[in-house]
Amino acid sequence: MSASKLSKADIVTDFRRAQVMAAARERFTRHGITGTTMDGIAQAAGVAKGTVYLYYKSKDDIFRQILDEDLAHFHDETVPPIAGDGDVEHKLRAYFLGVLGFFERKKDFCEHAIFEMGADVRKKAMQRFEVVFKAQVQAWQTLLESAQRDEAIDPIDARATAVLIVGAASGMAKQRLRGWVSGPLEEAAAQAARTFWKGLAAR
Amino acid sequence: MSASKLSKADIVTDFRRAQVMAAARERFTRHGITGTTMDGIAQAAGVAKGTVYLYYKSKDDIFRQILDEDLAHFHDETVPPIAGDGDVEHKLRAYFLGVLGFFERKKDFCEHAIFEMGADVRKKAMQRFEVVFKAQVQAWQTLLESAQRDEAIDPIDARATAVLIVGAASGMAKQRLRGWVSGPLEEAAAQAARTFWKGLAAR
Amino acid sequence: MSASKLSKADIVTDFRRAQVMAAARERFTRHGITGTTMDGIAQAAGVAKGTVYLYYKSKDDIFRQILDEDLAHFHDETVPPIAGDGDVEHKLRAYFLGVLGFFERKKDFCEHAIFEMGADVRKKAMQRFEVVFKAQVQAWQTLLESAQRDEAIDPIDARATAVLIVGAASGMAKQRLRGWVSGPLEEAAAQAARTFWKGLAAR
Amino acid sequence: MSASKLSKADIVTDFRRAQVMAAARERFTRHGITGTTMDGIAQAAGVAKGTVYLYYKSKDDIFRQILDEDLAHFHDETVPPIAGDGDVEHKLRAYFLGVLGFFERKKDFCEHAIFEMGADVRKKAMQRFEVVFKAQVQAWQTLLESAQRDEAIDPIDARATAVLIVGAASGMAKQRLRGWVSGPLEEAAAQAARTFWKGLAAR
DNA sequence: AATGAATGAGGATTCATTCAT
DNA sequence: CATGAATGAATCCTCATTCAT
Repeated sequence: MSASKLSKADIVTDFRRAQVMAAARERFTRHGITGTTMDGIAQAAGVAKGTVYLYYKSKDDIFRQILDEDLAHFHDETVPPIAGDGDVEHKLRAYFLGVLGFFERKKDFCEHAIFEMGADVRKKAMQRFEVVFKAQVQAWQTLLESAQRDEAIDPIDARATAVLIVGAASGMAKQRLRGWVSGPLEEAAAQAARTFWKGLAAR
Repeated sequence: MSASKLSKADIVTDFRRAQVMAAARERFTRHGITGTTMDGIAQAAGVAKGTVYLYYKSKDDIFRQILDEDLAHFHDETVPPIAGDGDVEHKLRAYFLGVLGFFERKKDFCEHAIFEMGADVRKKAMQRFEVVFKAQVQAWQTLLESAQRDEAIDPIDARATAVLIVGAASGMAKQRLRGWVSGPLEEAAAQAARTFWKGLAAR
Repeated sequence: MSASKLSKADIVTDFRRAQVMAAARERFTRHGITGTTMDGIAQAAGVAKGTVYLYYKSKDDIFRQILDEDLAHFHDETVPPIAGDGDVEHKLRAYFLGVLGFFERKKDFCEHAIFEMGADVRKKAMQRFEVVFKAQVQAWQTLLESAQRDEAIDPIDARATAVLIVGAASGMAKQRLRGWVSGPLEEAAAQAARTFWKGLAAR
Repeated sequence: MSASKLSKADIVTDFRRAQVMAAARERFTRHGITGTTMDGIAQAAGVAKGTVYLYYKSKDDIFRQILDEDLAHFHDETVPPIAGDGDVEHKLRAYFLGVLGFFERKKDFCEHAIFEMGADVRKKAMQRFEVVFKAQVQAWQTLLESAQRDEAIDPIDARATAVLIVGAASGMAKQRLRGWVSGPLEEAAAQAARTFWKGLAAR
């Protein structure tokens, strides 16, 4: 009952917020941050300009919230798999799949998200992005060190290799984002995992 | 003679163009595309705003020309080494070094350069970028196919692997660009080359 | 009976009106006319924005009614004493006390009230203010003329002197309003009355 | 010659600044601060909106500069006369004339100037106004104390009387500003001076 | 060629007012 | 009666581009 108390007002509110956010995501995606106007967002959301401000403080606020939401997903889809169970090659594949899949879905938004915006805003956004990337690197480093102790892989610079893996994943994702490369995600991930695994595995 | 006839005027012209371009590059780098104003460029170049328009049609024009110039360098520093002489591991190292080095130098500019700008402008810019990346991919694919024929490397999907290599290079470059990773370029390139080589080489 | 029939509804209505007016007065006082928002008033009154519009037609309407109320008080506290019984010096003191006291109480509100607002609104507001000031001037003029006939004071331009007195009172009030001057009201009033009386009294 | 170096550019600049300031003064006067739009100022000045911003940073900036200019004049026209040569009655007349004359000329602008604007801006503006008023009060206080020592005037509270004089002057000015009172300035000043002088002078 | 004053379209944000519930 | 979500006109300010000197 107390739950239903929220319903009428809050459901509408949640709906509007989502509606505006979706519209904003679409506009940011198509036109970039600077190229997106509040008018455009409002229009895309099918509400008046003022209405957008009922749900978000500013254009930056909208942007930040979209970014936060997406980054949380990005983290959850890419970091846990590294630390989970299974052999390294599997994890490599799962990881590549996670990264490629994420960008595949968020596609163009991230493109702008990551790079556009005033130096100040970007700095903060980048810091949040960095957190996720560093988490990935750290997870790989830990795994690689452990695998070395088990002699599952040859002695290597675990840190540098972790960076290489994470870099490769995001680099591939970018290429796909741009549409420069196509083909099934799974194959790309499997291929990358295979090559890396062979490059790492103890003979 | 007719060449020298141009000199006085043309030398000044070339000088001004370079002067403005350098200033613009610096501003784009520090403030991003949107954040850069024609006033800022003019000021940094030490000329009047109107003067900038004597040499470039518009802000976008400046940007495009900087991009073109840089992309030409990018191509020249990364594609020929792949096709040149030497064994694959050497080429891998040379290639990684080329990519990382390029972004190291152009650093922040590329950051904005590549990603900021209206969808329209970006589309064109991206197409130009794509050309270079595809040239890299193509060069690698050709090399890998040749190496497979020579049985220097295991049978693989040459195309997918080429993409992987190019993606890895640009991914690593991005990480360094962001400052998330540091250390000498040479080591990073060598490490990546080693891992890839081991992942590719015939047993 | 018909009167009591109204009561339930009307008491609530009166209560709401007063509640909103009090809140509005507080906001106008603290933030000025322009700086006061209907949201702010509603919030301060503890009602919804729409409710405010049930009792007042517009922001200006609220303002005008507050002003009217205050001006009525201003009139009642300053004009009757001039015409009442007693000698001129006493009346001077009473008058100064009335003016200073009024502004002391309404303090900041008047500050905005009197001066902020679009030329149109102000014109009307000023006209109402003018009525009170003119009543004060008129009362003084009448008194001074009568006193001259009684030879209680020297021959003077009664009109000009009335203006002088009223001007002095409001000028002093303004200084106190601004906090540029402090000290007990009574002393200030007495001092002013003394000086004026000496300036007027027949030798 | 170095002076003429300024001429072309600087004279135009000065002209524009003055042109814009005059237009702004006119708009502020007629519509109040809030009621004045940059569009309106630009239009009144006969220039484009952007041009206004070439000469003033913001609407507040324009306002502040007008205020500063006027306050400087206000000070210069009212304070020195008090401290100058001559007897007290003459000074009273000169002072009243100065105050009334100033407001007569600046008329409505001051009306808004003094009272409208966000609490924050007003605070600062008021402080500047306060400085002038306090200078006037101080000058009168000094003069009155000196006159008492000379036994030219009866013993009084010099401070309170100074406040009374300054208050009377500004109060009268306000009444005239509002158009509630008319007639020649000189007479009003003379009348006020006479009354005050009689109220102060030693018998 | 060089200048920089002038322009004005464009965009973010605020807030009085309305109206469906 | 009461509500508060929705509206959109209104406003300040920026900056790419033009053009007279």
